Amino acid sequence: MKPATIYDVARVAGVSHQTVTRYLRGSNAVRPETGERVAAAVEQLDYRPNAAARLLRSRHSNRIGLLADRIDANGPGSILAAASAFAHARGYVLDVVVTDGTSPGSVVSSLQVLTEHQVAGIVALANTEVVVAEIRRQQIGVPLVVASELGAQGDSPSTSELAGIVAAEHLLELGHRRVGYLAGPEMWLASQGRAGGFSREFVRGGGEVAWMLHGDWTPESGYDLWSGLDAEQKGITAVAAASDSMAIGLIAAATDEGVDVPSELSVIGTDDLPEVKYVRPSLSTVAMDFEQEGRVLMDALLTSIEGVVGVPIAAPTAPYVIARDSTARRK
Amino acid sequence: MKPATIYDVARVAGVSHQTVTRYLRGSNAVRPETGERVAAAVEQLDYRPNAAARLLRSRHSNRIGLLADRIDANGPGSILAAASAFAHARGYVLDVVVTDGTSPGSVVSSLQVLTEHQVAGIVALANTEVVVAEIRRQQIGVPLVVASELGAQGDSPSTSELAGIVAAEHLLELGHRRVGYLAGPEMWLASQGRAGGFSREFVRGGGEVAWMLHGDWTPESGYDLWSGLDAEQKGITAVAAASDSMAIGLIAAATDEGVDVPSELSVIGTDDLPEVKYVRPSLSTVAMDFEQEGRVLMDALLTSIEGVVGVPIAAPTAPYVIARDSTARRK
DNA sequence: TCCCTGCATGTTGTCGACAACAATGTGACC
DNA sequence: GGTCACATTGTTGTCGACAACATGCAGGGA
Repeated sequence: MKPATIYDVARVAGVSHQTVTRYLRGSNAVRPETGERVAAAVEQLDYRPNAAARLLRSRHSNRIGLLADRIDANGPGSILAAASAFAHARGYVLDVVVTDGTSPGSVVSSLQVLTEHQVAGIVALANTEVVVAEIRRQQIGVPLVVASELGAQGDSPSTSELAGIVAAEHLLELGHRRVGYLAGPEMWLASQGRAGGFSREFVRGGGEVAWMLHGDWTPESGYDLWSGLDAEQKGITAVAAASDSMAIGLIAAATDEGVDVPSELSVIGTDDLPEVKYVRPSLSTVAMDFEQEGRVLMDALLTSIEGVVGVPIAAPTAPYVIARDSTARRK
Repeated sequence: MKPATIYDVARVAGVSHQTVTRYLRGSNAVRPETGERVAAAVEQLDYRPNAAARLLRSRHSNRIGLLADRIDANGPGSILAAASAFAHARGYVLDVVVTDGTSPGSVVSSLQVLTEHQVAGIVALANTEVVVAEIRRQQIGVPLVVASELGAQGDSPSTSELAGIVAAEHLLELGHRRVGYLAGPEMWLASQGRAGGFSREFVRGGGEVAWMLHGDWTPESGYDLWSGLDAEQKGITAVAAASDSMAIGLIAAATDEGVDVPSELSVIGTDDLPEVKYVRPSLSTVAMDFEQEGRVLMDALLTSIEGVVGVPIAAPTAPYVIARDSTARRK
């Protein structure tokens, strides 16, 4: 029971195979009644074009490679979901390859796999500078969009930086002047962006970042980092964390020591995980629209593949603060 | 700068293109010195096989279709990440299509896209019975593995059921006899499994499930459902929830009403989100190994594609209870 | 010496689609 | 009526790999 080909369709419809192609691609002229005969044959045979044959001849693939590590995390997962839906709507399929983000060799082999599969373009959700550099070094010959670099054109700050900036504004407004910053891993671009945006803005607003420490996004790291601080370091009035997870861990550590949040210590996270509204105290946080980010990424890539500007997609919405109970005015 | 083909390699190596193929496929005899010449040519030209041409002729693709909705959620995300890594290690690439799980039409079109792309097999992370039925109805002609059905062969309970069962055991051990159950959406298979496993086991152990209500996995739904209970319904001593998110929402609602967790109400969740160890009270929960689930899925599919039994993968680890502070012995 | 066998390698055909070019028919216009 | 332009349809070639068949050459046995 082999699938039908255009030749089968042509035979049933009583036309040449080329007429079938013309009808299917919709471009060149086919007489309406001829078209109807072809349509009937397609229907009858349940014809589906063979993507491999089409690709071999025309070299136009409709597959997009997506390179990522850690798609199980909140942000990347949402981005992926949105990107896939967007690609699907435009007739593309996503080839997802999850790399071991720590080894450049893994990135190289993943890129090779994707190019062998003739992807029309590649979206890289690269988390670290090393990976980005490795990707750039490869000559892949197809359009490439790197997530972390998007939106950072020219002088305008990236989404990550904006996330840091609004967190700083929030703490400044509440009167905090001496704070700590709990960053993500040093190598992560998102982490660098948020940390950089925060400290620049906080200092610009007249505050002092007493310390900046790097966790690994997990609540464990937030807990341990707070526990390891000395008395002087704990003498701040607020902490901003680069992820809600770390913020929750830090709050747990502080609470375990008898430090009250928010009366003695304000804490703001980043990500707006669905749960953090319901933990107690509910967590103030910086929300971002990851799905929009995914759509923007795909739109940028498809535009560069197809060479035409499609229906323009709105720019990524700016991150914004959701003030809840874990941050309070400095006493 | 077109990529090299086997003909280019053959010319450089001074052999016929067929010899190149033979060397590359490694099967038929090629004299060692001939092989070396070919290898050198491959290296020099940076030759990469054209997957489309290979597929067109041989009909053996090394792409796996993955159909999913809601990959941004915790479980599916982890499953996807592990499945992708596993597939990659075995030389396959994952084509990911995210469907709108609520509409059968979307499922049909997604399946069509995948079959057009000549995937060698399909993994479906289908959440609802409707979607599973729709998938089964399609004649796709390639091996298919549906996540929710895995491990439920014969009499042995599925992973979802086991998750419900161990939660029931935990509450029974703590002396609870009259409890509520906060299930996921009625249509979700994982939800049905967990709920069914829980109530069967709890009743079998001499307890009574006073009510069973359906949320939508979100903390909001947990909060709202508890708030909407009448006094009699609140007269239970424990609640089991089908997700940690709903459990957290429910705890927030109870706490807001002045009900103390765990002294007046024990709550156990499901999933073991990384954060729930650090919320206060820390959440007792049922942990599952989603990544192993992803590996098992891929292994099952690849086995059925390749027809041979590979290195056997351990069965999914059974879900187990992590007892923390949100559950206590019944007073 | 001759023929047969088996190994190593070369030649031609094929997968299914699209591209380029060729051929037919129709009506308009002179 | 003849010519031309255009609309419509058909024929042949091509993409890059693998498959099937064909060839050449060496060694072994008669």
